[in-house]
Amino acid sequence: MSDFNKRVYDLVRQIPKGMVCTYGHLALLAGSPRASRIVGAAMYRAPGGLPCHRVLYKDGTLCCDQAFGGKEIQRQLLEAEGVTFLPDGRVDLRRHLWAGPESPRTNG
DNA sequence: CCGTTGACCCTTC
DNA sequence: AGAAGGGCCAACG
Repeated sequence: MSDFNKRVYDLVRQIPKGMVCTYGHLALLAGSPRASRIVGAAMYRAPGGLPCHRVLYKDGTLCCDQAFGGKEIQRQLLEAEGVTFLPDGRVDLRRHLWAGPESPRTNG
């Protein structure tokens, strides 16, 4: 397990319930804003317990069909957490896009 | 070390 | 609006 991969998992695990994130953003937070693919690969290799279902495309679209056994599955998982979907079948990143760990150093 | 692959993303027609 | 191709970066053999 490489540091980059570890960072990705660590970030995904920090995603609060009811929120979602994108591959590109995770890659950015992990250190490589262009290694979005690496993040995806990491998700595929993600161990059990990792909320990889909270990771989506930049548009908010869900991942391939093979993931989670079907896009419907991932969608249900998100809905179960309180995530809302648009009439286009996309997630409302405007309300659920996780910006990151947000350094709580602002003294409150 | 080199070549191949990939749960991404952007650009082009 | 839909489909096709390339670039980028890291992991694996």
